[in-house]
Amino acid sequence: MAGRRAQGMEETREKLLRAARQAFAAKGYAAASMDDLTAEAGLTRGALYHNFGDKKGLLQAVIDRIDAEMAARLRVVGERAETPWQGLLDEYRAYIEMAREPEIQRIVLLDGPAVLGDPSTWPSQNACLAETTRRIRSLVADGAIPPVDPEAAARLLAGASLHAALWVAASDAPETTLERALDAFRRLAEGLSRP
Amino acid sequence: MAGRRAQGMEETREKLLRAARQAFAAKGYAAASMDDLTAEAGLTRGALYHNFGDKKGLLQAVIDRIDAEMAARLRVVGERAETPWQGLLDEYRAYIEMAREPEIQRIVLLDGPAVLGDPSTWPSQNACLAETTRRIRSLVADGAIPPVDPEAAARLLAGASLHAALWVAASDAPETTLERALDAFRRLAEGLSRP
DNA sequence: TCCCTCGACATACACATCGTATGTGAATTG
DNA sequence: CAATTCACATACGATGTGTATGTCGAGGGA
Repeated sequence: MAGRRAQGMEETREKLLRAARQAFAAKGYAAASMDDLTAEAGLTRGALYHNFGDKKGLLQAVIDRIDAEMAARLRVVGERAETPWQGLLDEYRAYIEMAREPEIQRIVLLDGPAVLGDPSTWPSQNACLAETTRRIRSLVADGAIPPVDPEAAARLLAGASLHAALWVAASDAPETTLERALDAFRRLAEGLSRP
Repeated sequence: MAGRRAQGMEETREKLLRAARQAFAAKGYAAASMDDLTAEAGLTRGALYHNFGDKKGLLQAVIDRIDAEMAARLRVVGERAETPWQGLLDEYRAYIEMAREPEIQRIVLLDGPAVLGDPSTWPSQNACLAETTRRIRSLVADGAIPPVDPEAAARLLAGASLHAALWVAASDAPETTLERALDAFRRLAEGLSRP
């Protein structure tokens, strides 16, 4: 009742995911050919359609993977901070810096929403967003900041971070621009910590 | 030295822009066929490639048009307010509400960045963003709010608004969600008005 | 007036790509 | 040991983009 090999299947999925991730990042979703990326993985489109359904399914799988990785990185950053509030700020700084990575920016932030629709409707439910929402909720619960809708705040801050990252990435002087963005971001975030 | 008719050219462009706008909004950029939308306008792809170069050029033209309309609407809203600060808040509220319109959301906010790259690199230079940047700059100049980098602030708030709009649009209870988003947005914006 | 060029648009073609339908060989099961 | 099933490959049809070429009407010079 099993296929050619027991662990071969998982390995095939991995190879396809790796190839797709690289192709999508390098050329963008639309310009990435499924023939090319499967060949790169030493397979054909047959394996791809069998494992992921269609091109959108593959993109979804790639995004789920990246999103999980991002959430894990954020969690580490947040827990390393001295205070919960500083943890939140650190997380967003990390988010902005991560969003500058071409792979994340191109696949998750640009092509993802265009192809799959708004992230809030994704099955992965944006692990990354869930992480920051959780953190804001606990800040409110601890009385560290005045009451605020955690999900709403997390979404808006995510949007601000994302745009900041795109701006920084497209800038001529990324370092300077990053500082400008982070300063402005702190100002906005402080709106949450005040009554 | 002119073509078939003197004003025919401009009219052709208009017809194509209208058809493209509708097709892009209804089906999304990728799924919109140039054969179909030109036929809808009573023309062929020949006219399209002659006037706009390629499919991306057409999208750019459509976005420029919509962006200009949005900026004009924002300006009206901002000028109607009692105080400059309230004008800014009103502008963003209007922005969030506009971004719920499927035409704007699909074309400008989702497909635009994916196809043309980050908006800050667009030739239209985002008239809409320029408008809010200008307004923040004048608030700072008047001493109404503490010094802040106007462009950075405008970009972050635009990102927050945009995400808020996507969230609201994808929500089951848009009215409720809109209020949650606007509340959170006010909290963030107030970060700018405090030292 | 006549002809020639030029520009706006239409038509025809070459090429790429996606999704599906079908084929194949190995491994499991009874 | 035969039959089934699963993982993947191959073959095919449909669609869509971009380009190369054709056409027709409108001025400008002789």
